[in-house]
Amino acid sequence: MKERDNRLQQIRELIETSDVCSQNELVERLAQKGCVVTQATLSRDLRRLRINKVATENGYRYMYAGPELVTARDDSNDVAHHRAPIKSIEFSGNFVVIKTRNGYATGLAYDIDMSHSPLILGTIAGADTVFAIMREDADRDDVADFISDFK
Amino acid sequence: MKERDNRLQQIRELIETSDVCSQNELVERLAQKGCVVTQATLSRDLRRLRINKVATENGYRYMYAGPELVTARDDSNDVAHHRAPIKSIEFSGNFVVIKTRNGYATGLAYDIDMSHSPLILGTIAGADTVFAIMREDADRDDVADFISDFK
DNA sequence: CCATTTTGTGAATATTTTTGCACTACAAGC
DNA sequence: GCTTGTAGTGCAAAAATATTCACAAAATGG
Repeated sequence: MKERDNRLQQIRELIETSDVCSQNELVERLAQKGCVVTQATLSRDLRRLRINKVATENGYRYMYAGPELVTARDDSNDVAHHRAPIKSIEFSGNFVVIKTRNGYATGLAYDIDMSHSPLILGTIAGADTVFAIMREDADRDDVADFISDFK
Repeated sequence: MKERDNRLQQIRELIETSDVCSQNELVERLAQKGCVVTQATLSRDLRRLRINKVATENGYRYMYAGPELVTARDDSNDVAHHRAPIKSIEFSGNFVVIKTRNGYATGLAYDIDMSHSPLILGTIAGADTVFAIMREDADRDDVADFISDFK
């Protein structure tokens, strides 16, 4: 439905550009922008968008916060032992599928991203798997070597 | 105080090892472990620990989630107004790899999904990267233009 | 088309979370 | 020893949020 899509977009913008502290507040702001909606619907919208109320220094605030972000944080917790996180590297089409020890995928994906290698266009990580997309002209052996370096 | 430090530790463990959906539930679990506390105090403890209730696939769950996760790296800190979330758009095979500012990938992916464009079959998002699969007969320039519109 | 299912919504309500207030325990300074 | 100040807490109430129910609009499938 056009109506709701528009509303969700408005919500995203409001969340990004200002500190919203409660759903009622958001209801009012949306109304000012022409989106009339009840708090009940807003609750559902926010759930859809994975926008949650989170604690900050001084109060509460609505922002994106979801499982995938938390995984990233958990990683940084226990980097105690230096066991290699990479378990396997396999290819399929222009995809690289990297299996890691549980919890390390997000961290590895981040490291790969930060290397800005010309071989890799981007990554997405779960708890123990990284999907990386290779550049079309990249060589698999080169990529495998490159990724293996992240011990 | 010794008492509270111990309790906070118990809370962390419970949060990490099991799905806790409400503060009352947590009160009960803590009681089982010997920590007797009211829900009110728990609310304060969770705030202190930056543990929030976040939306997941099927329901809600308590977990670490906070500003530091989203603003962890580079820029998203001092965003004042309307900076475009999209950083780059690249192609490989039938994939589009879209890099965004940290935290915005999920929202963008959602917006792309909701547009129901005939050009895009589906998306998957991490924290700062969206993978979108193009229809086999879609033109790259068309797709690039289409995605660029999501400012 | 029509019947059926799915989806989006508001109103009211249930549930959950936060907070104001009062009280206690403990600490520091006199 | 007193006073004063500061945390930590429970209780109760307020505030905020999620969900149930009912219904309408839209999609789906004959």
